[in-house]
Amino acid sequence: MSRISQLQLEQVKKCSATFVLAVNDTMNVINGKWKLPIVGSLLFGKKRFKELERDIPKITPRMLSKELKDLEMNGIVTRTVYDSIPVTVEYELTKSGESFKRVLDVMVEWGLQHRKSAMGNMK
Amino acid sequence: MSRISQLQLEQVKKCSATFVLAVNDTMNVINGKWKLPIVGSLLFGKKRFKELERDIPKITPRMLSKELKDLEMNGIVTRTVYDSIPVTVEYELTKSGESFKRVLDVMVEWGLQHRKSAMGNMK
DNA sequence: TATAGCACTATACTTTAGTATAGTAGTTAC
DNA sequence: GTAACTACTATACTAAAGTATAGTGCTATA
Repeated sequence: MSRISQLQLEQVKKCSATFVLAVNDTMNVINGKWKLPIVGSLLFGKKRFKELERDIPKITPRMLSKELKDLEMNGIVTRTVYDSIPVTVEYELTKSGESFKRVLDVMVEWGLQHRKSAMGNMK
Repeated sequence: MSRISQLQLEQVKKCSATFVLAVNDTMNVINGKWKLPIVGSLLFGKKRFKELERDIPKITPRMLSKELKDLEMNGIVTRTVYDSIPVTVEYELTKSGESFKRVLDVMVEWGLQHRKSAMGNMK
């Protein structure tokens, strides 16, 4: 009936399950309206809360705070509190966070190509 | 005051605006709960509506129909109606849609690496 | 004393996304 | 005639995501 054995099928299943997990992890960095702008801004260097707020138009402090917590939990961003007066807090990408640039790069690349070929199909 | 000229600043802005558009285009393929599963399934070859429904656990026909329309509009998927009896409809990835595999690949790659380094940080 | 800056939090609300359930219109098989 | 298959659509609902607005506790400056 089938060309592949039961064992092979199990292996394929395990493999694709791992892939799904990996893709989901990636999605956690980019889902929602504000995560990509935040990561994008932090790719230019560490920033304070207010700096990010000014960098990202229309974001509310509630959303910024929420998404930063999320990114911190997912190991994308670190939060450092300095006991200066008043306190300053710095947000910085982790190594994983920085390496996300590679993903962004292919997203840009694909997006540009897709735009080009979509234009081609309209003519 | 600043190290770069006004002209240079304008160029940077234009460039980053293009990048934002490109990334947004990419996001349109992957946002929501069901687009990635659909594209993922179609990467294994063209499928009929019911086949996709069976392939993707828990998806409702409403969502499948909606997301397929969305993907069609965005030039990721083509819809072909055959006037057999009863009608059969086939969904297939466009060239752009197929090339999206590259993006998925780096997403998997990054996700796997991120998982590894996150584990490392826990120990 | 008033105003402003920093780094948020709280509450209430609206909007968007997704679900549940049923139904349409055709054909084929029992 | 009734059940099942295909490819959906319609309506009503819930859940999740995001917004608006105000407020906290601190300090520094005018």
